[in-house]
Amino acid sequence: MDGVQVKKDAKRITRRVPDPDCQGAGVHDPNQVNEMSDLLERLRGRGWRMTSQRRVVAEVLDGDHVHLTADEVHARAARRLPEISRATVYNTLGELVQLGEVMEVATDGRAKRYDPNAHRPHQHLVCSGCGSIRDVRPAGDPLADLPAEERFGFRVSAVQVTYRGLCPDCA
Amino acid sequence: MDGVQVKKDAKRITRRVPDPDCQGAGVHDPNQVNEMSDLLERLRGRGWRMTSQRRVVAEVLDGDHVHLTADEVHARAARRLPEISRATVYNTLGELVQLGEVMEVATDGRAKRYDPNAHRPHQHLVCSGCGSIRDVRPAGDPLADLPAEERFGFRVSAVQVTYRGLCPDCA
DNA sequence: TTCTTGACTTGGACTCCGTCCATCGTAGGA
DNA sequence: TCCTACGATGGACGGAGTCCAAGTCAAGAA
Repeated sequence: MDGVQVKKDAKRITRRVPDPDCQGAGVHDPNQVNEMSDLLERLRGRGWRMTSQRRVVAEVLDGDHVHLTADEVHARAARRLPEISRATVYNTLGELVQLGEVMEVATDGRAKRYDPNAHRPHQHLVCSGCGSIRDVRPAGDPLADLPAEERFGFRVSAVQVTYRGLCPDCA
Repeated sequence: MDGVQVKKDAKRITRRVPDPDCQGAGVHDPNQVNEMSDLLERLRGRGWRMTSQRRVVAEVLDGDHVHLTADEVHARAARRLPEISRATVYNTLGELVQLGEVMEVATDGRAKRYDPNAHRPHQHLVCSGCGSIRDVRPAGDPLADLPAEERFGFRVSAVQVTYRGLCPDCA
């Protein structure tokens, strides 16, 4: 039973370690730093208790055109905060989605992806080959394209458009 | 080890039993019967070996505005062919999708849904409350809404539009 | 009608994704 | 500094889907 105690002792490492390949998360870009602190400020303003885990998850997600799965977020977060748990990542992602700071993207693959670009309306372009995702902004308003007689009494509030094709690398 | 033999003996029941509540699958509608035999003919024409399992899966899916999960397809198929396995249902659905006879619909829920209305281009309207799905036909062509400069070199071949809202019952 | 054979079916093991829960730790206010 | 409610943890759990070896059968040939 001593093993259990050892495990418990090892459990609460909340000191952050430097991320070995922290690229693309955007924290080195001065604009991104501002956006990042904006996000953290907004979260704090909404009564979020600012723990190291939540900060790391928010930082991992922050950046342009990043569409990570929950597992990828967990892996990246764990580079900086090795003891962070999967459950915490799922909880935090769920909260960020509820707060409207992050969008859930259901592509055809099995895992949902999380898109931090939630404040600008946009749609997605998915490569059928490699699964990569780009944010795109189609002309026109797809919601307006649905005439009343095609709504069947539904109160329609949102529309999600996913374009599919092959990216330049896969084509 | 006798149990194993008994199980094996019971395994190959391929005689169909009447479906206790076979409504909505459309086989009682004369037009549907025609569509159904059309579908079976097409499949046979494509070299499909016509097994009772495949026939039952195709029949279950056939019908207007039916959007079942794989498990629901399995449950309905099992009413007529009690020994049909989950793996066979998944295989058959996958083949029907590959042949273009059925569309996969990824809603927000975890399970994919299967839409036999694959020959007429349409989009989907999903109720955020109960998860029900309707086929709809928006005006305009959403593919044409994506300008070249927003395609990032992708060879775009398809677009999937999902409208979300509350159905009359949930609103 | 019988035989042959390769495509199909089966059940169970397995993986992946996500949720739940009891327990423990700690951020932030008093 | 102390308290405590909120948050983190890991492990169990469940749903969805895939894989595989072994057994079965549809359909063509004789």
